[in-house]
Amino acid sequence: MTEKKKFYLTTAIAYTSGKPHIGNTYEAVLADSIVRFKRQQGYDVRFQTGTDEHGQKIEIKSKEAGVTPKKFVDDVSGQIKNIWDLMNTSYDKFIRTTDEYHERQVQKIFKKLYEQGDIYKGFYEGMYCTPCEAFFTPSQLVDGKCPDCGRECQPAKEEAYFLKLSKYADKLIEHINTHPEFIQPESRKNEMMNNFLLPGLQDLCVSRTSFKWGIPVDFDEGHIIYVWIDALSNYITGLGYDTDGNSILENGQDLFSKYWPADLHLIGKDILRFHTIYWPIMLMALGLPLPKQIFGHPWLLQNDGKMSKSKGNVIYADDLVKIFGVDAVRYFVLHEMPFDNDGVISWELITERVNSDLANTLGNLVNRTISMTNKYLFGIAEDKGVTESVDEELKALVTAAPDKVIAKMDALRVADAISEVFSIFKRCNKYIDETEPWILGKDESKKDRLSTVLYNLIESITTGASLLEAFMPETTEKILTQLNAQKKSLEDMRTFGGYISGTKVTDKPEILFMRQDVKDVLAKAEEIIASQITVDNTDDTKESVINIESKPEITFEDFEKMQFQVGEIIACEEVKKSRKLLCSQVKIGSEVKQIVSGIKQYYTAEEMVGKKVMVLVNLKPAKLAGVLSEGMLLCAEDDKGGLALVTPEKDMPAGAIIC
RNA sequence: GGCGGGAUAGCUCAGUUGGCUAGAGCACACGGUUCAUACCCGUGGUGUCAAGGGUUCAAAUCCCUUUCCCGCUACCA
Repeated sequence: MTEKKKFYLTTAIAYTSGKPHIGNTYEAVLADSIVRFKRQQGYDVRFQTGTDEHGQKIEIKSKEAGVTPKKFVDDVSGQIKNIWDLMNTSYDKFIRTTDEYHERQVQKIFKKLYEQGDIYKGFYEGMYCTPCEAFFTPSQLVDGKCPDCGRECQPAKEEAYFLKLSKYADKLIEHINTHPEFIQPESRKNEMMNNFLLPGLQDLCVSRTSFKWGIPVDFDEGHIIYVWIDALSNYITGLGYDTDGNSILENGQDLFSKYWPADLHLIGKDILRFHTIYWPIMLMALGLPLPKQIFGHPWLLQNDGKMSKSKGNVIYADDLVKIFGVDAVRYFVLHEMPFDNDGVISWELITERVNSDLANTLGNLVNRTISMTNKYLFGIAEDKGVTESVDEELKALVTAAPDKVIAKMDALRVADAISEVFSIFKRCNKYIDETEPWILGKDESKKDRLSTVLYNLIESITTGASLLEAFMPETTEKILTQLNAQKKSLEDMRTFGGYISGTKVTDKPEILFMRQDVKDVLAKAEEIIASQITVDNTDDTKESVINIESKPEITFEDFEKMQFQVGEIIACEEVKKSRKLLCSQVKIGSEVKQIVSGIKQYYTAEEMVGKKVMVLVNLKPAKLAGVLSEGMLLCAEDDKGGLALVTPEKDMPAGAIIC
């Protein structure tokens, strides 16, 4: 036997800003089902997951909570790990970006890239356009101005480090074109190509000085390594990668040499850009091979709108598990999630699925099979070889199932793979109807036929249960225990008849999945929602403060340069073909200015009219979506991007100075 | 605005390079059955395959136009 083929799979590392909801948990379960299946196929699997723990958001959150950032992430990371464990995810490695070896290695990676010139120290001065949040090389500037908006670029406030994405862009384009399987689903490939790669990559700013909670650049005090450089590196630091070329061994094993490159990075579709552009370029710069495949999976959404804490309708895995059990929750998220469209979850849907598929089709099948075996055969079904033509159809379907499942899993069609497994159970139910064992049981002369029928059923269920292992490992065990059967290898499933003839099944069949009443479930959900809201109200008072990054101090002269006045909106219309813009005619004194603002999502054109607002009047005019804008309406913005116009507290005439 | 994807049964979706009466699951209704968790099996759709036009012996499938949805991206003075 040759050496086992390796399979290295990673999930994205979960951000430790709070408890993960069912949508986040889905990814870990999906990953788990894939690696469990790979193990079944005989691969030497490495499954890594973990938590991403740095960044300004966490610095702020921990401050609000009144604890150190480290204490904060220790708690949340622990919580995430608990949920992953609860869901029975069989990871080999749970990495934390605050792990010492990781931090040290990220510093070394940063330093190596700096020393070889792929990361360079740059300046914002004359090159960084703050409103565009874009960095430009001198050659990209048009008359020294931002090529996008044509305005002056920001003078230098601070130094920063940049990663030369442009240097590797052509190589990456080439790689993507020659490896169609690299980005999955393939539709995502176009988005990356058309939006980023083909227009030309801008170098990426990879350091920050505005906060402290991160990995410091060890050769330049005050600079913190960009969280994505930090986070993405986990895929190699978790294997003991060392820039020196000598991997750090784990139990004497060089995991990095063995497992890298990753076979699959499983991530949410929202972070595809980081994984298909920045990460491959980092690897190229490090001289390492690229991962074989990156799959940006869709999301699990709630059908009554987005999950939000304040609504109290967030669904958490542990709440679902309390009602339905671990395997039912695993089944639901895996089954309900299509390959490239978002899936939907609700208490009603999961109840329906559990009842229909798990309680009825599967649970009842196992139960009725064992009951009949006990009732008619004292628990022992022997293969007496009394076959009929209907048997062939059953056998053909069952023995063909493993290859069908393998094909679906190879294509990452996990939901379809599960359906293939369930086709076995459905066929079994039909087989019972066709063979009518309760009639055979009444006729002593049909006893051998009856025994054969039940043997065929038990054998089929054994195959089905064994195939279910990747998706619902506990259920597999439960079924096999009740049948007193051995788990089958994929190879053994291809031949019918592995169940040892004459084995005695349990005489006390246990219900695998209880049928749930939708009303009961909803009542329980109500309780959970109520408790969430209580918790959140306390959270809300804590979260009613927003901390933002401080800007450098300005002088009174700087302030005096800006002219603010009260303006009255006398007309307003939507800017056609723009998603966010409204165009207002604003009366300021006797003058009327046209001002374009990105507030369409929050105000209709009609309700804008008549409002008195605060206006920055002497801002240099600019064109937005081709429309001239001669000033700026001041708005307050919350942490979710919600906007509110700032208006005078008492009525003031249009044109009144604001000072 | 740019690029891409989608619109198929009440709901969620399949429909391979255009080819036989357009399918599955769920829900619903009826029938059968009783071993079983009121379960299982069977039967039931006149669906303008978004609309209009074109190519073809043949179009849900290819082309054009229109409408509406979604994703990424830009705009947010």
